Amino acid sequence: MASTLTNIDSPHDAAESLLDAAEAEFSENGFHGTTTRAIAAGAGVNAALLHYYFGSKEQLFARVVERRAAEINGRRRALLSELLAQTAAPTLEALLEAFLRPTIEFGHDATRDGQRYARLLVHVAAGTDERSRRLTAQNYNDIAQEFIARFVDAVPKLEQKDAVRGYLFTVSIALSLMGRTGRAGDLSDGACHDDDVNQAIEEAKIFAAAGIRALATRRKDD
Amino acid sequence: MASTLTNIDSPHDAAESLLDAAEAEFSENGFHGTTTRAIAAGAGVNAALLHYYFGSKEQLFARVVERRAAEINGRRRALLSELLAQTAAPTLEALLEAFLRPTIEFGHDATRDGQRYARLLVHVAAGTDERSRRLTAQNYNDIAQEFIARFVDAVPKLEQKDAVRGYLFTVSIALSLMGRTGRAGDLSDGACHDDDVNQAIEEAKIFAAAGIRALATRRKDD
DNA sequence: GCGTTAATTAAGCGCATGATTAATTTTTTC
DNA sequence: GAAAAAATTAATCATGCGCTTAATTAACGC
Repeated sequence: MASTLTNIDSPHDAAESLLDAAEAEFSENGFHGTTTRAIAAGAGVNAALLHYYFGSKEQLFARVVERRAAEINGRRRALLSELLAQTAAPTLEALLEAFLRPTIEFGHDATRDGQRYARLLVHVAAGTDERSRRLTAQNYNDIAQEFIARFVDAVPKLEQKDAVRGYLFTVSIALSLMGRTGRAGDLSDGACHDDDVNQAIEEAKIFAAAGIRALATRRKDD
Repeated sequence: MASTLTNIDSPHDAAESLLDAAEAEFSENGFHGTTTRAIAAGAGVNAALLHYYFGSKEQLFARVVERRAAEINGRRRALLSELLAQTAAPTLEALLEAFLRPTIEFGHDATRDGQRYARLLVHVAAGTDERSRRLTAQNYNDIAQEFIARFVDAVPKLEQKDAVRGYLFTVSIALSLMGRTGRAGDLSDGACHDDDVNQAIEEAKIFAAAGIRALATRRKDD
């Protein structure tokens, strides 16, 4: 039985099936809560192939994170390039749009993949353990520096350290939208929810832009 | 079966040692990454006592979270009461102070294992898994509703759903400060760090207050 | 076709896991 | 001070873990 259910047309080989299944499992149960056997079963693949292709559970996890980070950051850079082609001095709102839309939009993707990526990202970006910190730095420090520099250019009186703080706050509110745990609905009897992508992005932009500007204009005499 | 009569007023050394050791282990490695044996070893106690006192690893985890949540939310309510005794209509900044200071301050307190509590809180409050969502709702929904109601009172034109969103964003930026992963220092060559408690609280207040006010005053005709 | 390599498989190794048991020590109670 | 209850112990269970191995099958260059 060469191929059971996987169509031969799509380049969905064992390694990619493992990546997909790993993303699903890791995003639901975290690194330690996920077993290599569950990943292999989810991929419909022999358990030994996981180590054959990726060496270890640890390396597979890193690959899963890298794959999506490259995709998202690529889209961020594309939007940023478009923006800079239009105007040499984009507004803070436009920068936040380019930064936030790829993640939040992808996280709200109707296909189950979006939700999986979103929760995996929350797991890694919010995690305080050594592995999460390492992967976050490796995959997101460059893009962070690019946008932080643009924030400084776009907002008068915004110092570097305030731009860093504002960036980190912005990331954290984006993560809170991407988790989609239903807590907003719980706290508002359904009046506030996370279903509308554009509204979510808009709210994050409004909040983050006002916050960053406030960091720039606060009194500096303390 | 489970210790029905073991009321916790008596100085149960072993039980409390287990709670402390569990907090340390869980905060460092998460639920799945922590072993009951490591907890028992950290507490200097026989491994079977964990199940004797708490029934299961799961219930112990819940107790660890509850213990600190009760402490923090108690301090929040005390500060809120003080505030309301002074003025019937406190400002948003004053409300944010009462809400943020207990957590952020406790998270920065090295002498009381604040770092451990902080990371445990990040783990639970940012987690998207079912256990994290359940514990967050159980331990923080009441305090959330109390402050959300005050936000609505304090900010003109702030609708309930925007207050909920603003509250959740505020929590997320507080969590990003509490994790203390050192990322701020990495991104700024040390210029931006998480060491100064009062500065951290101030930055969170400035950012959150501006963000919430911006949510209230945005055009509602879209 | 053959030889070589890559891909895949079933089986299992060594060990750690959460939890349980039954026996023993300590504490409480009267 | 003995009986009862609570606390603590060592030993162990059944299971699942990440990972490895050795053998088998499929793919490819020539």
